[in-house]
Amino acid sequence: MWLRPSARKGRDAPPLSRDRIVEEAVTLLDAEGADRLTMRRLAERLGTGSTTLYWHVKTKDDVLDLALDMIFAEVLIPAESRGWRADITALIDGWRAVLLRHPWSAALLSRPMLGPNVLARSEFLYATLLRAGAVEPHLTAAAYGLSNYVIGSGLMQATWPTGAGQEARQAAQEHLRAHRESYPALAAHGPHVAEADWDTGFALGLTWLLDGIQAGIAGK
Amino acid sequence: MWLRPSARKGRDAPPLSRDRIVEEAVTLLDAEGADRLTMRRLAERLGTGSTTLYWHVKTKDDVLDLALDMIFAEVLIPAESRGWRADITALIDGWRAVLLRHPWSAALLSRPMLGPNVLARSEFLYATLLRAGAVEPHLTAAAYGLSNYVIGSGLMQATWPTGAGQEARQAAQEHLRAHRESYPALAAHGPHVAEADWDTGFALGLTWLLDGIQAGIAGK
DNA sequence: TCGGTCACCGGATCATTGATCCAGTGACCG
DNA sequence: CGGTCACTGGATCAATGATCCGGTGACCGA
Repeated sequence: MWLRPSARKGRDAPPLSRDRIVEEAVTLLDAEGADRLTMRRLAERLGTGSTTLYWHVKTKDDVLDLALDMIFAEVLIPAESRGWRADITALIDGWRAVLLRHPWSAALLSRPMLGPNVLARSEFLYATLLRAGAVEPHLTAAAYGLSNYVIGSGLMQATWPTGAGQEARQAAQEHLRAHRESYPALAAHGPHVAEADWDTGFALGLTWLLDGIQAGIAGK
Repeated sequence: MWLRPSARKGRDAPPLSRDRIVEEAVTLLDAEGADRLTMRRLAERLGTGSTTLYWHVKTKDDVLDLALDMIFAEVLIPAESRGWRADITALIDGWRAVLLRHPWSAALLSRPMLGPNVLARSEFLYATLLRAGAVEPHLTAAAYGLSNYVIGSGLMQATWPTGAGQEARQAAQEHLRAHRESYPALAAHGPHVAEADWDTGFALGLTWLLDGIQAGIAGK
């Protein structure tokens, strides 16, 4: 009784808020991946009981949605314009970097992304394309093409077991080599060969898309 | 005792095999979505105990991996060539159609796809590009660009609450309209406006990618 | 100063689910 | 005919998302 802790549980825990929960969720996701995130583990890290989290958040999915939106804040929106191609390239590159920095996000991409940060990036994309002179149907096609391309790339690369999943990666290569005669082209030129060139490949594809968009604008 | 069922449980159940399990898993996924798939429910549909499934399959994830690979068998690989652009277009369009026909697949795209059906399609893609004359780094960029583009598109469109999720879709539109002043370009030209033109947009983006690939081949 | 409200917290508990233990069971073989 | 072996499933376990309900203390108006 005399020694009853004056403040909260932890040493200096700031007073638990929705933001703090999401923040901790992101670091937990970064550290251990999507399937290791449970409400109990999250609560423990925050120095509270798992029940308490439900006061600030309705369901676990909410935490995931919020975490997903939070990392999109890291994608910085070009302040001053250097031309639409440069602006869009910067945005898309930043977007991709975030997806790769938080590989768990790939698994969450299948839920509707309507958070403010995501919307702000989409807004910038649309606005830039409009300013560049894009009109329908090229406008929508451009916006979607670019988004889909980044998302697909991020998903693909985050999925592919590089770095961390050494044994899984080994297994995959082994798998391909074992079926070499079934997939000759794949075995000879597949992802495991030119493995480090994700960046080059991504940049090339992006160029193609931008060229197509530019041609569409000019030709209109 | 006298009336002991001669065959198995159900009327005419064929003798439960891994294939039958996966097949039923796909129809269950099609009918109710990814989160309604549990081993118990799956077993019940098959007229067996849930335990039995584990004799044919190691984990639930195996079922998901197998189901994902199974639907890729629906993507038909062009038998005789009509030129590399046409061939690739056919493959990619088929691929996209499958992703949209089985929306649950979007959520599973984040796991490594190494099943035979997936690999066979990748093989065809690489082989076609090689035959068209693509060389590195354009080869990898092309293969990845195309794959990423379909995957992203499928994910995006399957995610976006169309048709089925009426209320969710309404909510999303409402959400955008409510923040109209924050996202002017998005509100004016966003996805909810030109909503039906997924196909056109997809085709346009695909054209851009193919044009870029073609230019890369020619210029080499 | 006092009583009460209310934002916030958490132990106990429930239902669901993936997975395993172990005891069958019957077809087939030598 | 005895035994092996592919196959089945009831009971059970541990983990997890979520809820019930009883605290607790800061603050506020009287």
